[in-house]
Amino acid sequence: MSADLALAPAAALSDPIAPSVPADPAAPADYLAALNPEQREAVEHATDRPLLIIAGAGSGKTNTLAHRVAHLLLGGADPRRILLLTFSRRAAVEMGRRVERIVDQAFAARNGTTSSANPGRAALQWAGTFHAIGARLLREYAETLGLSPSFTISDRGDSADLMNVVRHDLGLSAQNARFPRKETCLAIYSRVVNTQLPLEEVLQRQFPRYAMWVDALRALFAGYVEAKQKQQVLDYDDLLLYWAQALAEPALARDMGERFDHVLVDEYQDTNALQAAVLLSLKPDGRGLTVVGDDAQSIYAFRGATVRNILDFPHRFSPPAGQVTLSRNYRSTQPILAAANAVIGLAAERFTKDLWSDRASAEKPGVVVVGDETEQARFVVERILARREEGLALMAQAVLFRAADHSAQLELELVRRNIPFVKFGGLKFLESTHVKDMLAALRWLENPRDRMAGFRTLQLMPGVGPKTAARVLDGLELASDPLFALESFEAPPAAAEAWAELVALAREAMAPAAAWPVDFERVLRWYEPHLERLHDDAAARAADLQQLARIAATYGSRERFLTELTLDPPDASSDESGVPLRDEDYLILSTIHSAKGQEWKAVYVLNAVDGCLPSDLATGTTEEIEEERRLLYVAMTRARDHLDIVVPQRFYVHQQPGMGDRHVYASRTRFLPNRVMPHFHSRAWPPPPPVDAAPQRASLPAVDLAARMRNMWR
DNA sequence: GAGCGTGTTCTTTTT
DNA sequence: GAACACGCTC
Repeated sequence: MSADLALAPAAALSDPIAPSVPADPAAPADYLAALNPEQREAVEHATDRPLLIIAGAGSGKTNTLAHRVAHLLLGGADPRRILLLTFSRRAAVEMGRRVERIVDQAFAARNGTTSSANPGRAALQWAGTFHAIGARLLREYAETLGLSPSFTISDRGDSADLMNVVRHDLGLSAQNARFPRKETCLAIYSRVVNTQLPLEEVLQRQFPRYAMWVDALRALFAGYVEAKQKQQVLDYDDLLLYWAQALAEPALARDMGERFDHVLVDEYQDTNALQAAVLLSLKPDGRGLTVVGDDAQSIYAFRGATVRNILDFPHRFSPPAGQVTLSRNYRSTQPILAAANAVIGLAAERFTKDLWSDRASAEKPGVVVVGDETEQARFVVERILARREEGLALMAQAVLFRAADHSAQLELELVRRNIPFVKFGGLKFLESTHVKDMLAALRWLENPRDRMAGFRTLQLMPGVGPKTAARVLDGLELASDPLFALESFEAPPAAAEAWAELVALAREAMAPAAAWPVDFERVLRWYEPHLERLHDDAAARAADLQQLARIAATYGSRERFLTELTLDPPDASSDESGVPLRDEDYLILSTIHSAKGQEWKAVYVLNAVDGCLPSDLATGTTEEIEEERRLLYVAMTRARDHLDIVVPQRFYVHQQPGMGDRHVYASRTRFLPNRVMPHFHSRAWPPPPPVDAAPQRASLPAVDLAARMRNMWR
């Protein structure tokens, strides 16, 4: 559940091309000796021209990028003037760590010592996701941009709630035809912003069902934008949108661009139009710009990402960007790679060439047909345990699936057998009611204009519903002193006691001198009675909040805590089995999306059937289907030594009484047609029972039971 | 106006 | 199985 836990699997694996400490201190470039020629070319490529690195799965991409950064630093570049944009915070941390290690080792080798002569010199100041860097720059430039420096960032849930309020205000809920729900409204809005396409086009292509609502949606989005501005709240998309818009101003673009000598972007295939615009405004001529990616692993089109960014990159500049392709795979065995190449080879469109590996193995990846999801769970667990017997720790194995709930059966089986696991993807810790309540209270105290935060917090009190909460917030908006307005509001009788406590809390926590994380404890003390009153399982929820308190204590201030938590929520879901201790061995369950960039010795892919992969919900357009194909490819290329793809034949239909056995038959995913099957070892599990020894039975006397039954009644 | 019970619709992946 | 609208009672 904690952020550092998330690093464990990647860090636990050995790095196949980790640089060795050079023996000869006279050779300054020896830290590059462990790289292959292509990697070395990518690292040493001139910085006065933009560079595109096409890096296949497992080709040492992270290592190459880290070496390029280290190479720049060792050449005298200023670490404060390097901007490193990654897909996730986890990747940024990992990259920073590797860069430091390479630089330290190179220095140690130069000085002929084994210890680092250069502590902290390589620490990158600007490494993070587009969203996090955007938030930081926007806060820094807030005054110039007409923003409040104390703006809060609303996560998806809060943004959807705000969308809902506007929707009600505009009377869009009471319609005879179905209006999209709040999450869908937000999804449509987000897509328009991130793809920079007209609303009509987005509706037609992605949400044809709601195409009739163009005008209403346009009005809704206008209202949503206004509401956010009034409350000094930015959503995820705003972090990119405001950043891009600020950069559209030439003077600002120059100012921000000049702060960085080098800009490097990881996972470029999963960036969207807005992110490309940001990049090109920062570095219009491409000097000092490096992007890395693999079009075969593009799996975030649903979020507005476009493969065009990476494909069009070279010709956005003149002369065009340099290009280096890494096609040697250091991760998987040859048979796994051959199978993965065969799967992606069927893609309608493809730009990178096949990967190759010299890791020979006699073991083909498996396609295992099982009866149903229960059998799938049993098969996977038995296989995992067998491999652990062979010496493969649980941590070196992972189970991957398309959608978070595909692992439900498996989780039951794991709990039953007492096998510890951590799940990535799906419902998050932060999405539970009680955690959201706490965060809303904290956000409201940080930014009293954050209406959604106030709306939620106020309604925690007995006798306060939407109407009362709205009246309070209206009063607060007009008041010059929010604290006084809160104090003088005539609370409903049922809320009298709670009200006094809220005022006391606000008085302490809104004071500028409020200390962190004392603040957190204070808010928690206020919230706990409400928690008890509102939930039957208050004890379990209180334990979660203690966990949140521990996370809070690791941040320097309330603002940092709230910002970073929204931008980088803990990866693992909270689940009843509890998070294993860090030194304990545990299994990884993960959505394929969350498995990006990681690797394990053994990988199991669940539900490789049409309807799950590709998902039923993603078979509308060819592009969507192609993205599902790449998902399977990404899942397969996570495996180093062992890969099992499981195909359950039967799926029980939900919504049937008791132990009903209504089910549907599924067929093997269309991405594994017969022509790729020679790359797999195909089998059924459990193995069919041996044919019974019939002859023995044949020697027994025949008995006509049916005749006896009939005779009973004669 | 708060709070609860009921019927209907949609159900993915995430910074 | 959850979100949502709506209708009912205190």
